[in-house]
Formats: sequence, C-alpha cells, structure tokens
Amino acid sequence: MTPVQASACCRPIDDLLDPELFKALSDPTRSRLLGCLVKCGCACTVSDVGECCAVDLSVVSRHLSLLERAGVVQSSKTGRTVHYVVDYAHLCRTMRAIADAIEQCCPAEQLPGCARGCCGAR
Amino acid sequence: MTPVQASACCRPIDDLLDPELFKALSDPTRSRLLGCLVKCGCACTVSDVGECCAVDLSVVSRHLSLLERAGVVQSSKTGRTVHYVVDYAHLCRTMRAIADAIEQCCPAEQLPGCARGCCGAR
DNA sequence: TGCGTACTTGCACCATAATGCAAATATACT
DNA sequence: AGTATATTTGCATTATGGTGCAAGTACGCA
Repeated sequence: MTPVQASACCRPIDDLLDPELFKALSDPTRSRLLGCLVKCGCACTVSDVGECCAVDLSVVSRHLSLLERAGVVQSSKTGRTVHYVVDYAHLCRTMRAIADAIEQCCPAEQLPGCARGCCGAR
Repeated sequence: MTPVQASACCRPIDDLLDPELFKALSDPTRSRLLGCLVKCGCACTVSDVGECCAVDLSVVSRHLSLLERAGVVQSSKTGRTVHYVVDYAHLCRTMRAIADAIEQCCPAEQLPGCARGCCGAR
C-alpha cells in the first residue's frame, strides 16, 4: 500500500470517530430519550419525550439540545412548543460511513508483523 | 402497523443504542488510541499503542481494557506482553445494525400527528 | 535467585457532566 | 393587561470519569 492509498483510505477514520457524537449517545438517559424519539417516529415535544423518563423536564430539555448539537436530532419551534425529530438520514449515514471506513482501512485479514504501518500510525 | 410488526422492527433499537459502547468511544484519548489501532491494522502491544498519545502508560492500559469490555477490541496475552486488535467485524456489524434498525423502525417519511405510536412509545 | 521488562492496580486529585429546584423567558389565551 | 403553559437557564449539589504517580503483579532472562 502506497502512502497515497493509505492516506486516502485511513484519513476519514479520525473524522468519523468523533468523540462528540458518541458522547451524545453515551448517557443512559439520553439513550432512552433518543430511543423514545426513534420509536415514536414523528416529531415530539419536549414534554412528550419527557414522559418516558423519570427526570426533571429541564433535564430533558438539556439532553435534547445536546443531542441536537451533536447532529442526532433536529428541532423546530412553533409557538411555545418545540418539536424534536430524529435526524435518521444523518445518523444512518454516519454509522454506515464508520463501518465503511473501518473496512476500507483494515482488510479482514490481519497482516503479520505490523508490516502495513498505514498512515504512519505506530 | 400492527403491534407485532412494531415490536419486531423496534425492539432491537433499545439493545443497539447501548450506552456502554458509545461511552467507550466518547473519550478523545480512547478515540485516538482506537484510531491508532485501526490504522495500524495489526495486533499492537500496550506500549506500542501508547506511543501515539502523550498519556501515562497506565492510562493507556485502562483505556484499552475498557475498549475491550465494550467489545471494540480484543486482547491476547503472550508472555508478559498483551496484544490488542480491533474487533473490526463486530464494530462494523454493530454500526450497520444500528443504521438498519433505525431505518426499519422509522420510514423516511414522517407520519403526521404521531399516528404511528410504534411500540407504545409516545 | 535476582533483575529487568510489560503491564495492571490502588489511590488521590481534578475536571466534567448529570440532576433537581427555582427563576426566567417566550408565547398563547381570555 | 393578566394568567396559564412550554421551555430554557442559573445555580448548587452530587456523581462520574480521566489522569498521574507509586506500588504491585506477572513473566522472561541471565
């Protein structure tokens, strides 16, 4: 593998393994809120989503806005209510991109002795 | 959508949105260590992986064992050295499974008025 | 048996983040 | 204008987690 090839196949990894996205999904309460939102399959208000968790509404509000900053959900305000929707397309695209990048960077068979040294890692 | 269909398409979501996995990927140092391991493309010792980060070796050790508990990497001990490898297959499978589950649970078009009520979630 | 290497664990410290309550903001309704 | 509802923000508290150092363990080697 030439340096050019290596750089082409491995560069995306660092961008895709974005800690911010995973951090957004790493909290149990947020995970539950997101699951609720996913299963609902439509735009839900903050209060609606809050019903699936035994936490204060202010906590729900903060979690949802954090999920939005991470690009997992989108919000739209109509009047005094805020509706949240899962950004399905973005989420699916990202998950698949990670899988693709890892596969492209790392073939199924392990090379012996770290002979590859892709991207100058190591 | 019948309850049976809903339950079939949505049940996997809760399991797949496992906070433990995402927590493992949510720390910048761990992300970097994993990226290093991915790009290396072969089994690396703890010391080797540690060279890509300016943290104490004990920190590297802890991070790698955490990644292993999360199912992201696998370790094998030979003598006094421990080799870590990325569990590419598992990682890719999980990422794609999440994308698949979300897509199956939630069609591209939003249903109006929360008429769906999939899985009893609001 | 003694020493060096590879890694792990205990511990203390510090930073970050989750939470609930109360207050503030924004908007609708009368 | 005044009141009720939906959400957000400030603040204090608490919990969680990352880090380094030092000590401990496990193993290889002479």
